[in-house]
Amino acid sequence: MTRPIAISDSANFYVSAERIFAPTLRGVPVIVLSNNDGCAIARSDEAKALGIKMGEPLHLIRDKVEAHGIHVFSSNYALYGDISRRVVEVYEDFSPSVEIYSIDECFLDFGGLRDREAHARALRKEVLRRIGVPVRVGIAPTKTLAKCANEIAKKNPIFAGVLDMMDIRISDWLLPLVPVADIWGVGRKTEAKLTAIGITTAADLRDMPLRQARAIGTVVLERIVLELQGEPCIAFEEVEPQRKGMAVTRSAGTPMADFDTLFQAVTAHATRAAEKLRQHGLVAGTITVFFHTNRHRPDRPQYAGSRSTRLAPMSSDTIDLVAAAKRCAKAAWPKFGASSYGFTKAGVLLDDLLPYEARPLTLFDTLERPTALMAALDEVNTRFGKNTIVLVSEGIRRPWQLRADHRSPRYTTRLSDLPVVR
DNA sequence: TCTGGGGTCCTAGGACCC
DNA sequence: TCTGGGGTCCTAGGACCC
Repeated sequence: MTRPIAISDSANFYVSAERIFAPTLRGVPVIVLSNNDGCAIARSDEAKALGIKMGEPLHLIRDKVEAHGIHVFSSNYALYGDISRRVVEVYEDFSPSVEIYSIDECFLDFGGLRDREAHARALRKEVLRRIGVPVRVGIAPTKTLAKCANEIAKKNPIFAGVLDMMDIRISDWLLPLVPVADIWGVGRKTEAKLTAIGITTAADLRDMPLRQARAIGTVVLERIVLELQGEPCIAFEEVEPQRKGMAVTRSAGTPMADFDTLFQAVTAHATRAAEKLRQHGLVAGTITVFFHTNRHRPDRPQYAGSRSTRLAPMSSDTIDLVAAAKRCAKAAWPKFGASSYGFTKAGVLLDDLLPYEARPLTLFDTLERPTALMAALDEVNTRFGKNTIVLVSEGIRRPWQLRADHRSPRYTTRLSDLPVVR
């Protein structure tokens, strides 16, 4: 028999994380906003019941928020990241092999267990007891089927958060009830194509001819069909694969109208990107800078600029990256009429990443800036707080900085954010 | 008028995920 | 007035090579 794979995911993870520190918000509608307080990206069950959609802009649901007293949080990634790490620690007590799939989902090796369902229920109980967030578990011979089981458990309270679909009779019974759009890897476009030829459920898709699946959705869809049949095509990856690229992109709080302001934002993004590289022990070979106007306002003049350049030698040095980013930003800046544009988003992308030790050395390698400088910078900014030391080209006023009017305290990662009890 | 065949590598864009 | 951010994988087509 194929080895059982479980997927455990947290219900409305960001909302659940906020509720750990605000227990009075259990049972009441809560949403968490995207960066810049733009859209609702997590909703409690109560908020979903009020018709708040995933990704809905806050300014379109303001009335609803006020009428129903929906509690609103800005996103607090420092908190969610830390809670996520703690949840994974519990998972590791329940499985010899854990693959972190996203901030709120892990695949677990559930092989060799006498009673998988009891094990999953014990895991749920322990995560709730130690961390305080509810999770759901789906178990199946393949990742795609496990995701299906998880989805079914999510939608049907009768399963009480755990569904084991290792038995083929269970999936034969349940897959006809799963809409094709709910399958992992089937998005809007593929759903439309499948519906057009009468394939509307997971069971229909499972029974589709492989050749036809490939013709409609390339090998990606063909693999999904095989996975639904119980044949594993998507490997369990316990060790994190070497990542290929890295991005830091942000909307601006207020539109950026001149080069200096844009370059301040680009400096901040490149600085953050360099920090992330160093945290991961990587260097980058290519940097791209992009920026564009507000695409939701076609009535206004539109411009999108983007430029890439090689980093030679490959680097994770803030000063190198900012210098290269400046060249890109200048090259991409509009040649005329610049003052008529308001740039609302800018970003820095890094590609061709390699571990620092594996970077190709150049003839002039010994002339490179010593890494001690960046190490000192990181240490100061860790010990005394973000942005204690920045490049001056980042500016002081930061007019591009985004909004976060409803951010909760970083309870688990900032001592100074803890409430003082007298 | 006629003008090979087969391979690799790279990139841009599409689709999808959370 | 106000619409997120950070990833992955796949394919087609062009450039280039012999």
